[in-house]
Amino acid sequence: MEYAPREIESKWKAWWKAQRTYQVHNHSPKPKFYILNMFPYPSGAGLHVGHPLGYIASDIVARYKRLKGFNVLNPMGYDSFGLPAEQYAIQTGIHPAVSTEQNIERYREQLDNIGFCFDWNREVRTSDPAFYKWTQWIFMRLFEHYYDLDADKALPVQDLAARFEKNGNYGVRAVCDEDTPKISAADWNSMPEKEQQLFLLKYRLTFPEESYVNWCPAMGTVLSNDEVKDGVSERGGYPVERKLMKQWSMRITAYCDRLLDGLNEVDWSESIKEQQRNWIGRSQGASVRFAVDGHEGVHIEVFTTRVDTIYGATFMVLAPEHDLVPHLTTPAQQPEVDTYIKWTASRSDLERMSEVKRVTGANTGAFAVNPCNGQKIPIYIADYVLAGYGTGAVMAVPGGDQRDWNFATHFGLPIVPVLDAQQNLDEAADPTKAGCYINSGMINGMTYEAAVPTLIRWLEENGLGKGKVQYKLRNAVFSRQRYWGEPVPVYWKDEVPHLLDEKDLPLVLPAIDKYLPTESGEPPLARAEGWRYTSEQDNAVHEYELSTMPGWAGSSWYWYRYMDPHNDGEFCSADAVKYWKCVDWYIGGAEHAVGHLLYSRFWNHFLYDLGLVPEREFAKKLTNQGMIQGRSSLVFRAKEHFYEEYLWIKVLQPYFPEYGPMRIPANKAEESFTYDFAFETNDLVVEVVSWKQSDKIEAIRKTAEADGKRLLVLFIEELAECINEHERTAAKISRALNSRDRFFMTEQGPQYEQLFVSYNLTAKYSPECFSKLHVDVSMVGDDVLDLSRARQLSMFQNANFKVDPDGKFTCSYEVEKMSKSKYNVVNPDDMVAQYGADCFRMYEMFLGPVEMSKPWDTNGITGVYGFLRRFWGLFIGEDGAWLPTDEAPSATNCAPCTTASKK
RNA sequence: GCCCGGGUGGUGGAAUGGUAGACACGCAGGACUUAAAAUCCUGUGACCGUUGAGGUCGUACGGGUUCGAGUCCCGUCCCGGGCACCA
Repeated sequence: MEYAPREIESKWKAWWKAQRTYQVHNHSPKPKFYILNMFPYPSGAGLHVGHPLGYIASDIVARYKRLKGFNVLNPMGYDSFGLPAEQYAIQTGIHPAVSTEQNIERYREQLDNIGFCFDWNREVRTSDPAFYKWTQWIFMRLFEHYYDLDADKALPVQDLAARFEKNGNYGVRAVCDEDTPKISAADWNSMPEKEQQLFLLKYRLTFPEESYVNWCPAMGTVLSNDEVKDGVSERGGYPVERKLMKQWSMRITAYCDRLLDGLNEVDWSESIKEQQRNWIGRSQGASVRFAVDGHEGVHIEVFTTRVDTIYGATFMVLAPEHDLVPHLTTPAQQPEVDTYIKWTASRSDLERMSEVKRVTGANTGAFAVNPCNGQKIPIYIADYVLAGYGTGAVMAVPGGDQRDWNFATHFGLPIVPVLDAQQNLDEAADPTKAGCYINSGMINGMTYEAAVPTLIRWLEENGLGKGKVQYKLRNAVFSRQRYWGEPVPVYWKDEVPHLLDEKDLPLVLPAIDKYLPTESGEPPLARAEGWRYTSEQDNAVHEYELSTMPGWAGSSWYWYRYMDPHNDGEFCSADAVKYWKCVDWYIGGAEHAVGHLLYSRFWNHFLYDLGLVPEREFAKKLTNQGMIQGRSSLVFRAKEHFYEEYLWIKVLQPYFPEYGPMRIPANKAEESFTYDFAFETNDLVVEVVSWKQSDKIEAIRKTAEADGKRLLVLFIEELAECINEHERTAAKISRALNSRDRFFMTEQGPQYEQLFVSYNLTAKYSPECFSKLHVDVSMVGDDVLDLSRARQLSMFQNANFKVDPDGKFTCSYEVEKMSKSKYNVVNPDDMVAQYGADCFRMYEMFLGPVEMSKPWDTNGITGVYGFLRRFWGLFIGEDGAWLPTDEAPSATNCAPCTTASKK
């Protein structure tokens, strides 16, 4: 009996369903194993063969582990809030929930087709109120907590308030806003209730804050740092500008150290861990206060990672935006400084990035005093110092830092060596830490290891500075001015945010008439009529927060929901989480390296602090599956240049040797040459042009008349039509040569407008003869285009094809991202229909290591299909009988095996 | 510029420091067929040689360690990804 995958697979799928084979229970004597795929955003395009790669890999592991006696959790769900559904809603008016639901159905069908062992009973959707109720619940817990540095964990804000009441914030070591003042108990107790609440916001782990954000006007929303790449939005590539707005923010910076340390206990790829380390950007150094000469009580604070080089600081540089710049600038330098500030303000981020090497700056005329040796050093401003990083000021050590060196060289400032191991300081800075210090006062003769603690101790004792750790990571903006996201469970009363009563969760998205901002620029939720909160606290009606949560909110904790997906009383029961604990093996794309994976770790650490989850790190092992790239097929469309080359190679040279040498344009840009072709021994000139370009035809006709030349106009459309009939074209030229008429042009309108040339024939022509166009790969087999089907497409209407001698039209190919726009998408449904799910899955695994990116090639699947058929044939006879027996192998049927193994 | 990965036939890719190129695609030849498709068999790194012969060279390039290197070390080049006036 032939291998018939469709029958086999439908039989077993029905069996699994009837038997509930893959239903997973939370109570089992077996050891647990939790394998998880990053859940997909259900896009309208459906799945292509690249998407299921990770699912197939994890499905195999899940089945293997199950056979090995584990209770395996292998769930699937949808990250179903997102911008595309909202954009679609703006265009069509269809509620995002409706289109999302449809997309999910499609995804489900496609996933079912592949035969996964997901327990669909545990499916989650982030846009389901029953799910986002708990996203809101976690948000509320974040609001209610602050990060205590002594306990090194999150603690209730209530306790903090109690401490303020007794001692103010003097004894409190907690993560808070930079500008938080020191207050006494008396200060606190004398504050009105509102002031107290506003003060507490400086500590809460999520809080509204007026700050500069990445505002994307085209999308009408703010974006977080990881959603911005090179000054434009990662999705869509729209420009992003800095704008001051009141936004909810997540105090992820409180967890910097723990996020960094946690990386050491997880089995993730080094590159992902490194990316997270870079993103967190911890630098250990010291902050040092420099007095300003002649300004009593004014000092400039700098952060440096090389406090050991402080004696080599020969000048100081402030960011142009630095607060002190107006106060310090001397009258003489005022014009220069003003001009410079004006100039820097006019430059965009992109300009600044592209001109990194240019040294610019201005002297303020003021002097700072080096606290270690009392030396006066000039203060400059320059835009290589970033206002947003550190204190916006640096002590410049040109001997050790290349940017400082460039600046010093440009402005003729002194460069002083501080280590005897530094070399060639007249050519470049030398950042070495080797050798012993020279020119360095109290640390002369010391090594780096000894010098740093010595200096820091001295600075601390004299109140001039202290050891400090600084991070690049900023707090995460948590508000989006969009509709299709979780509403923030907050109402506003007297400009103070308050949490909803827990029993009012979930706060469900209200209906609105249009999915756009209001005329006054408020977020879409402002359109919801009568959407107000009645608080039981004061029996008054209040405005809700109008922004929604970002895409990463729901995905920052969803793996817990799978453990207990139907629980209405908790995000996940203590029992369930005690059993499943955490994800043993997480699989997903490397593009989530710093977004999802960092925010998730942050939330998990927080939930851990609250004792709600048992593990600090939620994913013990992480595998990043590689992309499956598309193999795009490209067809070559002839451009005008092609017809000229064609005419020369195929017609003029072979048919008119007696008229040579003819002139052809060596270079199209050569203005002196007027005509495409001109016969030397005849007054005929030939022009190749599209019949649509009547202006050009008229112009060339006038030129020819003035030159006394006779003109033959060949339409590229007529050449396209008779591209394989060189004689016909030759005859046309012949007639013109032998005639006395002054002007020749075909009267009849052309049938064809385009010519496509088989790839095999393009090598003879120069590359600029063609434009390459993507053609749908489903019409191409073995790089040969199915012409009868292709002619149906609009791109091939009125097109002629120049085919190979054997009548085939070949395409070239390129490996690139699989996407609709490149027409290279391969649908897993088609593969399953033709070869069966087993074959499809096996081929995906056969392509190469899961972590690697590799191109999809449908041709190759036949090899796996053949293997499966032969394998099936070994066990099932033609009549459907089971072939293997328990008999001992005889010599005859053993012989082939022996031969084979000898080979 | 810095930090991670990589570089092996026409292609995807195999090879605990021990016969490089498994397996598959593609290609070539053959069988079956009126023919094609499908299927099956054989061959397939390059070069030289050939009768049923063997040999030389080959894992980006240049060195090194080793009895032995695709694999380990040093340097160079190239490709992919990430970060980037981050003090």
